[in-house]
Amino acid sequence: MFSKATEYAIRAVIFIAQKGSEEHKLALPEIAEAIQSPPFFTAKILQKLTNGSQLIQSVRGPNGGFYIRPEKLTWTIREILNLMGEGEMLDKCVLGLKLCSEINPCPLHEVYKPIKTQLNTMFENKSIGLLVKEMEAGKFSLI
Amino acid sequence: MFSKATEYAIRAVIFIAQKGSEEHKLALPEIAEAIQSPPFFTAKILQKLTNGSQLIQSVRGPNGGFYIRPEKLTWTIREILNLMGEGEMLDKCVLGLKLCSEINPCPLHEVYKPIKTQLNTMFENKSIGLLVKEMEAGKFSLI
DNA sequence: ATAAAAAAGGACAACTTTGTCTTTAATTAA
DNA sequence: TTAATTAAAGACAAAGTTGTCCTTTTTTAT
Repeated sequence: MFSKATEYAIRAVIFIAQKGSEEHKLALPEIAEAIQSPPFFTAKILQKLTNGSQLIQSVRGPNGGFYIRPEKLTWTIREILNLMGEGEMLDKCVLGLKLCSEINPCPLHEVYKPIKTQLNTMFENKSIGLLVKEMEAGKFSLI
Repeated sequence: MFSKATEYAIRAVIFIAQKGSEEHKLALPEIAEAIQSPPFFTAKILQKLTNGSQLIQSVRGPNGGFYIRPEKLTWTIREILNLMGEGEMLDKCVLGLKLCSEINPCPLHEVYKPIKTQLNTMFENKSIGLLVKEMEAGKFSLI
């Protein structure tokens, strides 16, 4: 459904939100180990999430690393998808038709419509903070 | 959601099923024109659908082209996805976890489960024949 | 038989994705 | 102030995707 990069991004964000803080930043090797992703590749991905939007904070030097500001916990998976450039997947036609719409539907439009709505709802309702809460309540895995 | 190749594959199959027959085979340029796909690339894709499974029939020479045997009209989109090597997307974890399951769920497992079921149902229920019928009843587009 | 028409098959190129490595810059602790 | 630590940035490479073109093979029509 998503690219490897986006999968790693989501998993990394959840892990950083759960285990990191400004007082206890997480270094790259720890993150990559925790979500089972290639470290250098993960570094590139995290840069995408720090640079413009600052969804994630990063600090260089000893005791540096990554963490997420509390106010960013209201952001949702949808925002991560947008930052990774895969947000449009949730608006697109299943068959890739440029003009697919109510008035010019592809053969799958009607069946797919409610499913697409649910996908959108899922990604827009799952905030990072909520996911962290759920992680702490139940036992979910990131590997 | 799917690769370009798979999108073209689904659209081509629907078009061939609707407009072609053993008596009236469809040539590559006509197919590519109808579904707005790159002709040579489409040729490669159709080979995948003729070679092993013979979901599509192909005949060379004058008046040659592509058509679908009536008994193949019971095949579903799921079969096309399988032939294109994207069938596993419908079984996989949204976050790409290898071991995600009921006993080792990713943080999105519970929400995604019913959606995944609906995706599977959609692709397994939409047979090529049914899609052709629907195309003829309503006005759906492939471009 | 021969020529034309069509798909099959292979080679190739541009681009993207995934992944690795090295160097640079920033920060902290001593 | 210096050395160590950490992310940032850039170069690079392998693999996959998308797309094009050329040659070969098969089939049909004349």
